[in-house]
Amino acid sequence: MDTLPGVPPRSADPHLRERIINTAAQLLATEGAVSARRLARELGTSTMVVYTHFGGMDELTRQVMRRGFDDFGTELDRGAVTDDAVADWMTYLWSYRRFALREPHLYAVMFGPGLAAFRLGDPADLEAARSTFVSLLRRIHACVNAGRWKVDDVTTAGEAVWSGVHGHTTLELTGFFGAVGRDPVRSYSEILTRMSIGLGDDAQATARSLSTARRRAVRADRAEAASAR
Amino acid sequence: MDTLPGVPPRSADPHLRERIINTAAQLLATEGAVSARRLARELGTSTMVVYTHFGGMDELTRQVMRRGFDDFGTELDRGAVTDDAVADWMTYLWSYRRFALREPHLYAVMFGPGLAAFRLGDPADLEAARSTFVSLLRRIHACVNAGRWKVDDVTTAGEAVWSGVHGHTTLELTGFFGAVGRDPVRSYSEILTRMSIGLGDDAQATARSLSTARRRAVRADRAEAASAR
DNA sequence: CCCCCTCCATGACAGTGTTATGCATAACAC
DNA sequence: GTGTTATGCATAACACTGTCATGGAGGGGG
Repeated sequence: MDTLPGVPPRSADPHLRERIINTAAQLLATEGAVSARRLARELGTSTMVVYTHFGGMDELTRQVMRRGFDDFGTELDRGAVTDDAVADWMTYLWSYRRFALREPHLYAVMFGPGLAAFRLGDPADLEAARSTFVSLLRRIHACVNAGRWKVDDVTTAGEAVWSGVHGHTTLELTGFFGAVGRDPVRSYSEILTRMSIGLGDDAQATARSLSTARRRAVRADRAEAASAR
Repeated sequence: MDTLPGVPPRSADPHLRERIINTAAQLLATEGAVSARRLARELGTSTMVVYTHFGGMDELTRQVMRRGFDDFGTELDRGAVTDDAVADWMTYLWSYRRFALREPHLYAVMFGPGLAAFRLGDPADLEAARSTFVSLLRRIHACVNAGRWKVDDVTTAGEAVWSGVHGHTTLELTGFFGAVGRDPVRSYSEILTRMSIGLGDDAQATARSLSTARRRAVRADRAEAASAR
């Protein structure tokens, strides 16, 4: 903690900046909160490093968010593109939920008050957040191209879809479904189903795609649980 | 601020408890946050009153939430019941959005981390929150009874609807739509439309109901703006 | 009258983000 | 090698938060 006099006080670690972000992200994930003092204690430094490198906790939080959006985007884009565009779209959204459940605090920061902070942030940060939305729009476009959906404005449809999955996710993260003894998977399936039908798909075709996507999601859940072990 | 010696220190105001809740709700609405010291300054008391009457800020916040849910429920139930059940359902959800936009901080507390606090709270508080949800289920039931929708599990459908409107509301409250230059009304209309169709309604009938509900919503918005003046 | 008991003000403690000060080292100039 | 500048970080403080131990002042019951 306190360096003895004469001991060189840690000469300008060039990776300190990265270490701060990593440690902050880890503290957010494991403890659900990150304070300047807790962070300094973990790093073995003083709280001053946050201010020389980031100017304050807000900017550091935004850097953690930025990294979160990058990871979120790459994880969502891992889903394969098959001949069942609606199933691919559903798989994408099951991955969305999986990420949020695995990183609840990060998700809360990313899509909570943080979104407002992004509004004032530099365009690069805004772009990081929007790229995941654009990725969703691509999946929707595929459903339209496949003739399953009839959508005039893809962006508006994307906003509606996003509202649905985001709303469900925040409710599930607060423990709502557990509190009232309801099944979140069933509720989430209902959103996907009604949305797909509402966007023009046939009810039976949607049901088949849901089965396909659900199978993939269960497999991905198992893979994640196995890798966590 | 500081009472002179000899002045009776305000003998056991029986309405103090109510005043605390009222002032806390007002501070939340006007300043977006309520701290014990800010509250005490506003009341002309010390911070101790919060602890003798509520045991802490958490319980006080829950009381404000409870009142919020009550107001929310009565306001939502003001919507008339006509022969167009889908339009009534949409009107209900336009009222939902209107309340959230008028009381953004209260909404954030009610449906943010507060929902988790309700899980551990007494059943009376949980009931206050659920009663607004039950009110939504009634509207859905009316659509089914009118033959517009085909729903096997009304509760699951209600969860899906709630996820959609709640997700949109939280996104709109963070300023997302304004930041990216999109129209929140159009996005909200899309959610209502796709959901209604997805639940079994005819596309044209849904469009007509949306027009009806939107007309009512605009009128209600004007009435609110007029009463605020 | 006296005692008790409830209510609340005072002041303190631990926590938060933030910042002015100062010092030790690194980098640079000659 | 020496002198100078600049950078990075520790120290300690300020203002703020929720919380609570202490104590006093007043009302109600015996």
